[in-house]
Amino acid sequence: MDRTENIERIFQDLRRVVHALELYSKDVNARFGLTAPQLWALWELERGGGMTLGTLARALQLHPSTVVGVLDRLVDKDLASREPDPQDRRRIRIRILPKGRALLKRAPHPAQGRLVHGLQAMSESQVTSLRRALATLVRVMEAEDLEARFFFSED
Amino acid sequence: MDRTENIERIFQDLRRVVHALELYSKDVNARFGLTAPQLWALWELERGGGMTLGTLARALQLHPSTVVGVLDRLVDKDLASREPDPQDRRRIRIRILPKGRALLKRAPHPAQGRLVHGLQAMSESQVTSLRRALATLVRVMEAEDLEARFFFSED
DNA sequence: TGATGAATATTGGAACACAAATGATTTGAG
DNA sequence: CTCAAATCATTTGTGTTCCAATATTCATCA
Repeated sequence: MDRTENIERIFQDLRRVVHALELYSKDVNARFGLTAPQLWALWELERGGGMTLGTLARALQLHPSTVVGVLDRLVDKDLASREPDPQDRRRIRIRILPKGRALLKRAPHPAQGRLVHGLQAMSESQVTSLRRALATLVRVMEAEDLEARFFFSED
Repeated sequence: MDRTENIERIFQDLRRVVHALELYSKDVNARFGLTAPQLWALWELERGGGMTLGTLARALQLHPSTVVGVLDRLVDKDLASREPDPQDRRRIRIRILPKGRALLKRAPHPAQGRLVHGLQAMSESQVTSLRRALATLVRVMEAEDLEARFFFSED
């Protein structure tokens, strides 16, 4: 198999992994009434204690405006709360509520599920080589992203 | 590094790869006026000749209802056309238009771009091991997906 | 002090993605 | 041949994601 073909398949497979993750999110939603991003946000809230929207967004690696919507839905379901921060009134204090904590106990580990099962079915050395290869890939892709942003800002 | 940590990092890295692909889609959009899914669809239309919406959806591995919107935008831009199929009037015939063909010549290879550059910066053996690991992962995840669907349909 | 600038959350707009329901058409079984 | 079932594209509704623009609040420094 030549290099081009390798790349072609990797691309297809990445797409399928993403696709499987999305389908998993739908399954979770059907069983627990909240999607994978919502579940993940809840999990970060449990881990991180009281957070602001900004810190939550950074923890999730999402744009703040995205997290607003996710949080809206968590609050609607009484799984989390939004309170004004008395110290800094630009901020809000986000907290997980008892109902959210209870849900976390019976829900799968956030956003993993099927992926974790997939990885667990692989040999230790395969998992390690996947991790190494992905890490390299991410490093190069993110470096390119910086270059691109620099390039465009120079217009 | 233990297994759990490996899995955790793989998950994070996959997320970052997906994120980089999304940002890449925005870049493409800024430069060529169409997003990565649109570009990819156009590329499939060039490859596949006259297609129906269903075959295009299968080629893109997307839900038909998703492709309706993507195609709408391509037609709006005069890059593709929608015609009724005289043989089977349930179907439509989708074709790439000259303007779409011209755009494909100067646009990057669909949906790849940054990912391809990333992979090209890696050694041959790393690319191969990544491909193998991803293929295994996909196989297991999609097998689980089938099981889940079976499980839910048995309710 | 008082104005300017930075930080924070939010809104609005566009695109993508799915499932479920709909309407039109074709196919197939009796 | 006829009517029920399957197929095909689409619409509707929900959710995720980004960016750009906005309002509010805080911090800095002249």
